[in-house]
Amino acid sequence: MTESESESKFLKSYNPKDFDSPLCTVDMAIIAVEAGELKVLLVQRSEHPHKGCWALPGGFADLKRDNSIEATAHRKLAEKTGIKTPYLEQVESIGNAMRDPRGWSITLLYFALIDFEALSIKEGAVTGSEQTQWMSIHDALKCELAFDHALLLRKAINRLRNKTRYTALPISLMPETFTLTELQTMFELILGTSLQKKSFRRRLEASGLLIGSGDMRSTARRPAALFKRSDSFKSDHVFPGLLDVEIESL
Amino acid sequence: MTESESESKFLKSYNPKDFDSPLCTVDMAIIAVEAGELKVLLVQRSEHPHKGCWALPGGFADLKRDNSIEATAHRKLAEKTGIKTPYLEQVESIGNAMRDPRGWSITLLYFALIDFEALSIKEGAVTGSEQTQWMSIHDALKCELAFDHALLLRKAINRLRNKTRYTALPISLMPETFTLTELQTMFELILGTSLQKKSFRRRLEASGLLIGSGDMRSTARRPAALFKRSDSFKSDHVFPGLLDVEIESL
DNA sequence: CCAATAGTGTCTATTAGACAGTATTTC
DNA sequence: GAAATACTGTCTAATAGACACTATTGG
Repeated sequence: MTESESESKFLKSYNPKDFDSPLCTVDMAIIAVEAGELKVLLVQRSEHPHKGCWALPGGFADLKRDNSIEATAHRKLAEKTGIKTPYLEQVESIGNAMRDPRGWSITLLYFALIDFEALSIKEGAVTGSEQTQWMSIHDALKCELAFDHALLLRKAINRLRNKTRYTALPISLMPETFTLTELQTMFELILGTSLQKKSFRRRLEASGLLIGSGDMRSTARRPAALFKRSDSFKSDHVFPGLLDVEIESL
Repeated sequence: MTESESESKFLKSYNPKDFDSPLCTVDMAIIAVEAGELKVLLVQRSEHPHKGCWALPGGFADLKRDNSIEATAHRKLAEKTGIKTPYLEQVESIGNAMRDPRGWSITLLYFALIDFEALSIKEGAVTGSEQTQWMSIHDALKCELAFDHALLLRKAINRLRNKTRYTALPISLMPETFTLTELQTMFELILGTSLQKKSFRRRLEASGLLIGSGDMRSTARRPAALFKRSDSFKSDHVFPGLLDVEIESL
């Protein structure tokens, strides 16, 4: 018997269910800004365990439909928000015997940043019999989420905050066009501090990530130039230096 | 029936094996420096699939013995190297339908940095009937590792290189005491470039991570001061600025 | 003209790069 | 003293912080 015959014979008799395997899920911290607050999308669990509790959206990978875990994450996101091209990043995987009463369980945590205005499914939507809600990060961390989802949410927010110090990531939370002041306000909201206007504008100018749209936002006072993402835009662009900001770790 | 009775009834009738679940493994890129080269610990697979191929050490979590995936990673590391307190960091999780011929599979990738001299199990050890080997990173990336392990190794090395630009991580690869020149050589080995001696010493001095051991290394020429980790040492200390170095992404 | 917001000029502080210069050892 | 390696002095370059200043709008 050749090696390859031996291998295919082995594979034929192999049944993954013969082994103890952890439960394996994908969970998502889907983040947007609405009404001047950082919010996260929560789902009310319609099944045990933790029935009735608010939780991060997520669930088991559908091995028949999803070719990869990113595909699972994209599918979940599209189901909940209708958005197909978000900023999506894997944060971390947490696995242990205690986090789920059904037994040893692993979750792959992703976070997604979306422009709230681009949502096709908004407030209070009911998807597949599950109630969903946008809750402020602050409230969500206090409100006893299901499983260890408070921990997961903290990990996602910490990642967002850290990356906001040296990347252009928050631009993913902005609409098509926006003013520099609006963008700075978004950075400040995430970091929880105020930033120097000059420094902020300098680094964006130097990055070449944005380009003037030609239009102005006319308000009660002096109008501000509107910008949009340039051709070379990448949301994980790394600026040359760090923003010098304390981050309170959640 | 109360909610909690309802939940415990649900849990009693719940069987994880009723659901399709991916195979779930932990894989480790265990890295050390020997003979002036970055090396990775490889294991020759004694079973199908990819029998006979070199692979990153790893395997299924033992749900009975391991309380968490970090525990699994630590256990695997101790089994292969005898080392209990390495630098250990989760890199990423990769999951898809193609990476393992047995079916949909997820791996949680860790990387560990160890001081080669501290190894209790060295060259050519046979652990549990498996042959192991320290191979240079360069060779390992060329030699057709099992599964997608070449990809995993690239991800681990890229992470190590990136972090070497702004953290003190390579110190985890050093013995108890060492000279600054030896440490700089370690950084240069990882980054694949030479560094400015003055800049290098300045940032270490300012960090307070190291403290003179009092001894000197006596060589053929002027002796060099020996340093050791100070009380405030943390291997993931972040320096204030980046080393200005191109990194060729593997 | 005033209030308010948009946007700029410019000085300082910090930190890395460059590289030449000094120090200490063995032979 | 020569060779080699350890270590330092110091100038430049890049980039963020601070903050006052000018510009442009509506009323």
